[in-house]
Amino acid sequence: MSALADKLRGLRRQAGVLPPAPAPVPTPAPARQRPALPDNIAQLLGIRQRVQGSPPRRKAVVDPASLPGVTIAPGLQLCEARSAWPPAPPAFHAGFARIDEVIDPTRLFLFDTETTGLAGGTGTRAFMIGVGDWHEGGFRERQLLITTLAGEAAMLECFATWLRPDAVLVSYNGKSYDAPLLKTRFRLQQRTCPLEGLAHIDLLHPVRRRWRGAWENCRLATAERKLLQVVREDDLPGSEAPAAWLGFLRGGPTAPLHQVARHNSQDLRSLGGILHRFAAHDDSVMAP
DNA sequence: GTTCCGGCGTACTTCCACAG
DNA sequence: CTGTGGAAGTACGCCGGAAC
Repeated sequence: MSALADKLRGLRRQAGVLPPAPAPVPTPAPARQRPALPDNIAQLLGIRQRVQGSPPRRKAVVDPASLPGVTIAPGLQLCEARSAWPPAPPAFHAGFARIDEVIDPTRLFLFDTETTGLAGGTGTRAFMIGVGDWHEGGFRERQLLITTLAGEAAMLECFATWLRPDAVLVSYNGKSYDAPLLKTRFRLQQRTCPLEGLAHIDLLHPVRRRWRGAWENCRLATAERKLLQVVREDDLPGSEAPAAWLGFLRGGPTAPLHQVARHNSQDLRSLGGILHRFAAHDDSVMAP
């Protein structure tokens, strides 16, 4: 037993865990005092703990006017915009997406998320959901951005109210990425996912079927450049979006959030443009 | 009648590309 | 880095026709 105990003590020392008190001395515990964390755990949580002796960290004050959009709930911003481009597609048969149905454009619900990473699973969350549709003669974009972790529930709630029961989802790789991610977030909020059971046009696959081999790859950025002649200027690469938001959460500037919003907005409009090309069935353009 | 072979459809597996 | 859809490849069963 002693050898095992010694080994355990050694392992604890290596891990930096303080040995437990040698004997349970029955001293009256100070009222409601939080137990001290082992050093290594405290280090891991350092981001949330104040360095001893340092002045109390002041809560970062964010000027709401510096954030994108308007505040519609605690920790939740809404940005709305309208544009003439992309034009609304005509009613079209969605055979190109292997959906044997004629789709009325008013049912189309384009969406794209910005997330904290690509790792997937429950650790990744969407901090922005962008939605596009054709409404009252123009292309409408609505973006939900959470500015606190607690804002997520309100964001999902709001997003769910936007979905018509007959909506046809449109995304780029959304069947594999955005939709499962949102489903997980809804599940964690103990809510039924409103995306469940809806038709879904994932444009990645029609694009691949048509231009695989002809283009260097079939990423959205490539598709928008080849098909729509979109050249992004001052665009924040998608891979930098997580850092932009996490940086803001840690008290960083709000400017990168505007860049993320612009990036997401361009994704939505490109999605609309590519969909229009497929829906309009312009063979001269669709040819490789 | 039996065997062999090719064509076809289905089921399954593997691999790749894409999302921030 | 992860999860997913879909393309591509492979295996298998079934069927019909030809050859013996």
